[in-house]
Amino acid sequence: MSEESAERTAGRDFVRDIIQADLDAKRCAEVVTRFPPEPNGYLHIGHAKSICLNFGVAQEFGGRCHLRFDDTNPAKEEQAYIDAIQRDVRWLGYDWGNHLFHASDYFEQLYAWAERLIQDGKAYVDDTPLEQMRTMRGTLTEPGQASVYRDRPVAENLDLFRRMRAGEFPNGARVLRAKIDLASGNMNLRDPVLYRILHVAHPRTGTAWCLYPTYDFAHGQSDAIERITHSLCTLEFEDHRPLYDWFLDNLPVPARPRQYEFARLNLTYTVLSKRTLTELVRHGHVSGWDDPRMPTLAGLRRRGVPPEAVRDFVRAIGMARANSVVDVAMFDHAVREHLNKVALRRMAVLRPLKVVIENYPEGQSEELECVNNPEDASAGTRRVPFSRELYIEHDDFLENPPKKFFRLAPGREVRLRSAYFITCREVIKNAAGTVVELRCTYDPATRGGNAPDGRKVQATMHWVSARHAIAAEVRLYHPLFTRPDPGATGDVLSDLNPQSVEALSACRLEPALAQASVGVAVQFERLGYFCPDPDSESGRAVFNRTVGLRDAWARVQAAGAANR
RNA sequence: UGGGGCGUCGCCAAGCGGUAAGGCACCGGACUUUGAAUCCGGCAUCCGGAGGUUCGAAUCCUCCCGCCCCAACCA
Repeated sequence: MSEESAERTAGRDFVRDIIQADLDAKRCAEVVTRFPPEPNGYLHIGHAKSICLNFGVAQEFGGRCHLRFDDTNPAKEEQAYIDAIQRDVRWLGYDWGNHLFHASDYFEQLYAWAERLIQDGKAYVDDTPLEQMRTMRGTLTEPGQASVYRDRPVAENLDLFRRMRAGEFPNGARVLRAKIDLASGNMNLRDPVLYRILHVAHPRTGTAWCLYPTYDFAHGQSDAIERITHSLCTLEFEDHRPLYDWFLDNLPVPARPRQYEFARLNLTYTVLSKRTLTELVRHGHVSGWDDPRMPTLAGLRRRGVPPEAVRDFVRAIGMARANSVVDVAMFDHAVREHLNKVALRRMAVLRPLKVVIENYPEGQSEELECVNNPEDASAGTRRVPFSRELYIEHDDFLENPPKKFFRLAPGREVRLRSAYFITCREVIKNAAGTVVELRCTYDPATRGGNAPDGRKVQATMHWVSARHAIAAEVRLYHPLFTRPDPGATGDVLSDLNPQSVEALSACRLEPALAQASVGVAVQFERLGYFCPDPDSESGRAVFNRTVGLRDAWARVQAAGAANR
């Protein structure tokens, strides 16, 4: 493939192809999309796919994207969610300008259109009880039955509908239905409900209404009012498209939007059902919507995932119509790829093992220059204190090292990153036989990490000066679920991972980490990316692991264990 | 058994009649003051299956198989 054609297909998908064709054929003069969340929960990584699509496409084609709250069911919606959603969309990097709308902005117009349908004989008030209406709708293979109210005179329908609005009837007493086709193979066309009575206050319209339009009756017309050209939604709404079109065909709407569907995102080891996520929060299985283990944008943000990585990920998974489950490793890859380029390097010891440098003068210390980011020279350097007593990672020492272990062991010499070569001279254990301290010697000639005589070491390890280190708790996160397909064989909650968070409380960090900003990930060299959590207090830092570094040694060990 | 969709490498995903892109994962190897990053190499004679049309098919036709969605006064 030529470079030019590779360029042309890059970032292309069926949605963009459709839009390009519409533009070329002059079916529309500009591109207007919308992201239409229902404010009944927090946005998650699956929504990010839709947000990036809608806002991304608008940007690419020089159009605009509206943020519209689909707030037609006040029983489930809250102002707190409206606020959180706006915060999260902005965090992801998108701006709706002054195009912030709500389906509730159109309640009066929608109501007028409903009366219009009644007047045209295309809608009727039905008094059939909920249960009965359900059975009368028929089944997938049998047609529905007509309600006895289906042929109510227009005047009676109008009168009843107006009295419904006036609040004369209790919840559920009556609904307004479209008169379409009770025998349709598409259940959505079997006289769908347009309005239901709900004596519930609405976050925006308060008590102005006691009947509310359904999603179907609100969505397409809202699109038309806003002159949306391409209404992009997920596959499960495909069956609703004929109804979407029916309303636009039967109402004097100002524009003719078109709906297109794409496959929603699924991720291994992850649940993206709002119902389940809400349950996790309500029942305290996580600390909140922004728990770093949650796939919500708020959770990812708290974990230290940068918005660029989320956007990169969405670009990488593509846009298609086939149901699929993306390997969460792809997401981790996008996070590492971005953080590798921008994150500052720091040293932190998670499981400290004390090291005393016997030939380093007591009471002395010095500062060593360390590179902040080898991938970015402009990030500069910093000075890190070194002294007689240090901490190294407990995992970096083995008294009886196996063949492929390159790190510290009795008698072995390794490099302390940006500092000196040290050699392990003695191992000190406690009564239980646990290694609690190493006595080492250093070679003063290797300052900075290079031996003048050219001798090599097999490992370079991170370290921290005991006297200068700051104490911290570091939280390591593991998948919230134990199965790649949570809930596949029963209750989702039974697949919850009881060890999804591992808090290490005795961690020691290099002093520069005191300046780290909440939510901004830095790399703890050789370990992964971490960022300060809002739980941090002065004197007690708390860091979250955003994602670990790839770990070839861990894989060698795993392979060894598997062969045994 | 009704209606609507979808099936290309372990996972995503290009491809639109001219002889299977790319990414992730995985496996080698180089390099390395992060066992990271980077770099090089490997990884679908085959596109759910079977027929057919054609000089030529993943792409067109037929039949079959499998998976997903729909029977809320949710979205």
